[in-house]
Amino acid sequence: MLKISELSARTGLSAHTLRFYEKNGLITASNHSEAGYRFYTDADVRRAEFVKTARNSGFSLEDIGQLLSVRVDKLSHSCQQVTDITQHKLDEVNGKIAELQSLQQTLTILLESCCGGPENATHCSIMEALEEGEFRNNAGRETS
Amino acid sequence: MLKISELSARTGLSAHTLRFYEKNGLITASNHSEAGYRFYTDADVRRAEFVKTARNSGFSLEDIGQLLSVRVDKLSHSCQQVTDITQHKLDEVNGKIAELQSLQQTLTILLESCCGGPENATHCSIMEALEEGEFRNNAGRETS
DNA sequence: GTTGACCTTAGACTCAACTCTAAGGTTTAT
DNA sequence: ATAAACCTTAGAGTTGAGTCTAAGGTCAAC
Repeated sequence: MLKISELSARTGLSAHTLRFYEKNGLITASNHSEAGYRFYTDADVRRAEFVKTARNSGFSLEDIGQLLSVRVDKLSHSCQQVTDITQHKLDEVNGKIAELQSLQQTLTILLESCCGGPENATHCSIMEALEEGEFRNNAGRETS
Repeated sequence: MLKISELSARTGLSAHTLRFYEKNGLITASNHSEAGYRFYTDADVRRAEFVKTARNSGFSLEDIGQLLSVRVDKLSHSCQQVTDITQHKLDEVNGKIAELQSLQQTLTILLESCCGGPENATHCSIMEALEEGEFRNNAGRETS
């Protein structure tokens, strides 16, 4: 049975974050002292560690909530449900990477066009390019 | 002289956004009607378009503020100042891409390990991997 | 028997870039 | 002269994932 600060030390999640996760239904303390102190069982610790791993794998707290409901009742959930969540997250990540790569290209082109020297910016080609607005890549903007 | 809705139509930025940008010092209407309606000159329009292009190039509103101060007084600013802003943004983008690629790899490995079928999740290898927590990539978390 | 470290709660604040609302004033077309 | 379409402001709400504060209760050690 661990107190919240001990679980915090074990998981690297702050006590604040642990309470926040509790408020969001992700973790609970199975036991409480008379005064209301949280006491975490081994199972609680494993659940908290699962949450942390999932978070580090890029899942949102909402995703993690779904993964946890699979976790507590594996018999009623299929592998497909799990891969759906994972695939959806991967699609999201791939989309963001594509956006950022387009941005990366834009910025690289801008940087390559400019001397970067100490001369004044009267003829700076980055400024000119932004002034023209011709190379629009619309990165980061939802187009749908 | 354009009214705000007309500038909105020209730039694709909503009137709300244009007012918001004004509040943040990015754009202004050079003229106003007696009743206080904003009227934008050609120079205002060019400035708004500059802002839009910069935003589409991934610059934050704060970055754009800096770019605009170069823009209004190019003689007192150097190309280097402009490339510094741009390089800084590129570094940021590269960092995010690296994070996301690490995430992408994690998710891909997870997906490859699981059958994704209709069988129940009792032996789902994604769930097992999250349970183990061994493959930690800590994507998206500041480590510094 | 008190100091200091810990715990509790509810709720406000942070970041960025909007987005929207309320409540009202103006302009234009009929 | 009145309705529709536009404009104004101040300020609140959104998103996600925390982070922090205030005000107080509890526990262990000395």
